[in-house]
Amino acid sequence: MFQALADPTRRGLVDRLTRGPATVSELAAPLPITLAAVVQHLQVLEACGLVRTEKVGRVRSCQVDPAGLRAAEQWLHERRTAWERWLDRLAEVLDEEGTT
Amino acid sequence: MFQALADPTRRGLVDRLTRGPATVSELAAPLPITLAAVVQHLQVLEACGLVRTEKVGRVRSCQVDPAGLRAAEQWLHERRTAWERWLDRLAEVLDEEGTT
DNA sequence: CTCATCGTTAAGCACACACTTGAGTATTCA
DNA sequence: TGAATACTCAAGTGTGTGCTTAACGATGAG
Repeated sequence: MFQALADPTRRGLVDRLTRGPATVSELAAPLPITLAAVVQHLQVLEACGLVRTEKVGRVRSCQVDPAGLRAAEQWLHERRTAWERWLDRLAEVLDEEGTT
Repeated sequence: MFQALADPTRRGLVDRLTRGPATVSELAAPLPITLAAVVQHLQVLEACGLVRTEKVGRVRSCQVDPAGLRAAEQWLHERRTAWERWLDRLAEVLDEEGTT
């Protein structure tokens, strides 16, 4: 999941898709890479639940899956708040020692 | 930054550090890899602002930098909410069409 | 001073990853 | 039906990444 977001091209694709759904060709058009490469990136994004795609006729339309983003967001949030709680506890202990 | 979080070992290090600061040796102890490898991971984490370290004597102590985690968290949050706003606008338009 | 401890650095290796090319499939349109 | 469109798939290539080993530097203990 973070593996998927590690690549700047894939983050760009996610970014583009948050501004509305798009087809594979539309996603590939502004990029300096092959359409095949874009398809591979989309496979990675879909495999880890960041993007959902659906094929209608010969066109595949793609959109963001907010659940995926939320999962990554939550991981970071948990770690960050856990550490901030640790700092708070530390402050408490220091206060006690100061007043003792 | 997401690049740094892409590696499971590095996510493990962050996870460990959220439970309190630790030295390089302490971080390396439970891991099946060399101390040198851990040092390299820490360099990556520090370079992108996820971890802060300080050398006291011959011991280096490491702790999480919450600002780094918050930055990544925010990127995801912005993308997710942007997409959810898009969905809301879509719902509005559909409602209007339905009532027209 | 000597020696163990804790970390640092460099070199090298194996594998993974992003990308391309080229050929192929399925769908739409004239 | 024939041609164009919109992907899809497989194979190959070059670069990056994670890891190890090995040699080294710096600090603290006896």
